Amino acid sequence: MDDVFKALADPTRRRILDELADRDSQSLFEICARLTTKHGLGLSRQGISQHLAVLEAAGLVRTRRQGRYKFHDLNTEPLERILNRWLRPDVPESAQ
Amino acid sequence: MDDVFKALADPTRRRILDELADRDSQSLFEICARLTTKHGLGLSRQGISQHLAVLEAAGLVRTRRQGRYKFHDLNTEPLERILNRWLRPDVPESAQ
DNA sequence: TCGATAGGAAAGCGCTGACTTGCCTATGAT
DNA sequence: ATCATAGGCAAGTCAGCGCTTTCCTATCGA
Repeated sequence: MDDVFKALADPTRRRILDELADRDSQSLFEICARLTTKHGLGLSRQGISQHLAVLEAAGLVRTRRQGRYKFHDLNTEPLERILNRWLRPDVPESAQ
Repeated sequence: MDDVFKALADPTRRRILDELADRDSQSLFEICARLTTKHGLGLSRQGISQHLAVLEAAGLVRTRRQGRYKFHDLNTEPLERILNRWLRPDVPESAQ
C-alpha cells in the first residue's frame, strides 16, 4: 500500500500508466518508443525499465514473459483501494 | 494535480489526512498532539506545519483562520479526480 | 502593556530517489 | 555457431525532500 503512493509520486511513472491505459500488453521497447515520440520524454531504456519495476512492485503493473519479450499490463486494483481510505464509503461497491 | 500525488507520497502526510478524516477543524497544535499520542509520531511542530503546507498547496486540506488559530479541514475533491485518470468511467457520476 | 501562546520563515543536514553508464544474461534469426 | 535483440544488474552522480533548529510575527489574556 505504501508502495502504491510512492509509485504514483513520479510523473514519468504516471505517464507510463497513461500509456498502458491507452494500449495494453506493451513491451519495454514499445513503451520507450511511445514515450519518446508521443510525449517527448528523452529517457534511457534503463530509466524506464526501473520505473516499470517500481510500478510492478506496487502491483500497478502486471507482467508476463513470452519468449524474449516481457509484456506489461495495467492493473487498477490498487488504485481503487486508495480511494476508500479517505473518500466516504458512499462510493458504490461497483467501483471497487 | 502533480502536487496531489507528491503530497500523498509521504506516509506522515497520509496520517495527517487520516486524522483530519477522523475529526475536522483541528488546529496545528491539536494535530501535533494527536499524532504523537495516537500514532506515536515524534515529530517537531515545524515538521507537521510544513506537511500541512504541502497538503494545503495540493488542495487536500482547506484552512481558515480564526483569531490566532488556524483550523484545517480535509478536502477530498482532488482525490476524486484521480479516479477518472485510470479507472474506467464506469464509476458513476455520484462518486465524483 | 507585557508576557504567553499559535503560527510562519529560513537555513542547514542527511537520506532517498531518479537517471545514466557500463557490463552481463537469454532468446531468436541467419 | 554467431550475431543481433530484449531485458536485467550494479555502481555512481546529482537534485529534491523531510526534518530540525533558530529566529520572527501576530493574537489573546493578565
